[in-house]
Amino acid sequence: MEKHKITIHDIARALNIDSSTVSRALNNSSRVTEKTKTKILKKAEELGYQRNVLASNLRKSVTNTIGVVVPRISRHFFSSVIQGVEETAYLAGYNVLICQSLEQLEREKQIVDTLVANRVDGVLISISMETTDYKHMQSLKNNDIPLVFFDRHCGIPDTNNVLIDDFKGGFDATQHLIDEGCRNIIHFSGPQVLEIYKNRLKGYKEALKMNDLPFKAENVISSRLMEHDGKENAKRLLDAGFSFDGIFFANDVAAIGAMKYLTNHGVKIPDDVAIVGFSNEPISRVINPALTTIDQPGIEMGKIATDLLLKHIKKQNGPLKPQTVIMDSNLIERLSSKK
Amino acid sequence: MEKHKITIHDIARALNIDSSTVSRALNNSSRVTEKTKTKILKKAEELGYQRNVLASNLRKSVTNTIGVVVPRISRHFFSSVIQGVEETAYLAGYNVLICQSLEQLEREKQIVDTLVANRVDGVLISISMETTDYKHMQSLKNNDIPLVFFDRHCGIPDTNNVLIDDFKGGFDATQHLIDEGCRNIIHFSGPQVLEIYKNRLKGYKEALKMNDLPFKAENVISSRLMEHDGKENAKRLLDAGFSFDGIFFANDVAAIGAMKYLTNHGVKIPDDVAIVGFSNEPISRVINPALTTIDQPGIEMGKIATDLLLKHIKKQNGPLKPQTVIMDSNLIERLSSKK
DNA sequence: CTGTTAGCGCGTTCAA
DNA sequence: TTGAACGCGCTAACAG
Repeated sequence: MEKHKITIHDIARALNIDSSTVSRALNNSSRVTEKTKTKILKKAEELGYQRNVLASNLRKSVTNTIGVVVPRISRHFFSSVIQGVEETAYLAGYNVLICQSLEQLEREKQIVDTLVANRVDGVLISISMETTDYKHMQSLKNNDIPLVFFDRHCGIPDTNNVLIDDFKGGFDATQHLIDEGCRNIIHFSGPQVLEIYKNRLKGYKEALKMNDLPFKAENVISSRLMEHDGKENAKRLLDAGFSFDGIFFANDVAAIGAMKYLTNHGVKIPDDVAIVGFSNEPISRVINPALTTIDQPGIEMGKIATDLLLKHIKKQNGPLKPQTVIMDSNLIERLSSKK
Repeated sequence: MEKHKITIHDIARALNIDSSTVSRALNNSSRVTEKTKTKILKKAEELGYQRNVLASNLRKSVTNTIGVVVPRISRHFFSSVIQGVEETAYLAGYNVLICQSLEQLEREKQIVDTLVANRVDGVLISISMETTDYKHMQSLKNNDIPLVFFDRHCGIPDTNNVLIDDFKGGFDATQHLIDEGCRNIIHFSGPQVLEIYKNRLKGYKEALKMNDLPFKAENVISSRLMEHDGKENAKRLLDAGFSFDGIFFANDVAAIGAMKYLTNHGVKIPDDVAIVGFSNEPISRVINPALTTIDQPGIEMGKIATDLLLKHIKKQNGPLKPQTVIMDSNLIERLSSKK
């Protein structure tokens, strides 16, 4: 077997030409005869040549790789986004480096360092819930590596963002419950350090206000996105004795945790309680087929974010201005439980 | 701001020494004075030096990166494995390149090519369900890149594998149902091209045989791991009019798809039907808190597979012999539904 | 212990 | 259109 790796020099020698011509041919340069080009390609094929990407990258100082940082790949929403990222990146000839911060700032910092060290051409990130300052992003800017936030952003101006209209989602969800006749709605929220949960809560409040319903602080339960929290939240529901008539889940994890706890304890939420949830876990409908969901279009978001990032990477006409894309969420009714 | 990237030469020049000494110091070589070492490190810090990993990799022809290929990262089992892989790799100073084949052979081939081109130091793979020949793995061997199969293997000798004892799992699951009094057990299986599903089925058959129960071909329903299949399977269940008294799910997707279909149609599986399933989706317990599961230790498998791979990468004492590790699965009873 | 030299494999100047 | 030469940044060999 071949022990020696075939280089452009090997194929140049075999053809009595210079390696630079080979290089040009392999890069499909217009400055080489069609005839010699085919000759070279044939020889390359014959010798089983494979370009050394490392050397090529070093020379060009470009890696054709983008990094994507998510809190956890096991969250259905994030793996949907990754799906979209990969599709778009693949079509543009880019590799994707997937990293998970596990919601830890320390890991996020280290990941960013690694990405910079590995000279990725751009970064997509959905920040961890511990992330409140953005010093570690600075090294990206210092190295001219474009950055796009998606879903979870940082609320800082002059950044690239692809977001869902969380305020509208929260508003729609709440309005939907009110339309179904609910007057006392529990809201399972997420960590308030994240903009998205703040905005969903704002939407919830606004809808109440618009309908002249009172806002009660005790009706808002925040979780840290752990199933364990769902458990505690479920206990609070039980303690409250189901005095409410509607639930608005701002995230899947809490919803699942809570529902699992209830199921495991043989408790069933009364049929006249309407539920709506932000959810990308298709499975949540198994829990309750009547559940109305606010669908977050993960795959599409991944595509849009990648498109935006690639535009910044290529920046054909000089540097691009930072840009924020706000996507709509979709309220999807399954089987209406009331009405 | 710094436009010019700081190299070891810059810091060498600033200190009136040679760049090779700087290189040694930065690699913590023992062949450099502690004094100059600290001097160099201080200067490096001061100038904001960052090693160019690309150049280093090219020179050493090593990337400190391992590739892991899974069918889909959104499957809970696989993201658990990745979790374990990352933990172990991280401790050993390796990066992890995550790739998903989406169950397509074509994509798997292309991924392997990319990994080879990017000179990863080793590869972990769980093959797609379309994968029946292994020619595309040859380029890994040609390039001396160690390969470890996990979970889904190819049944070829002289390969590295980390597997679950699927036969035992299938046997245990079936025996458990029989112990609960079942006499007519439906088995939701997976694609028979995959060894793991063949073996789970074998375990099922063996348990029936050991208990003098007849094996009926029509009781085995194979899926292609799509939720859509679950739907059809559920229809078959309905058509069968629940003449069975036990179900053994060989995979989560089919189970969830089937249950979702039933839930959406308001059908509830009778309480006297016992269910056991291979499952890492903790959520499947929401469906039925009484569900007994065969837990596949994903995180641990990721760790073990990575350890094995790293051993092959380092091969301190000459090349290692191929090795197969078989892990035990655990039958976990929740709330027993019968008895 | 440190400096000198020589590449890793490729792509891009210059000339010709 | 092609060839010669150089350098991307780093590390390994050999001297001293």
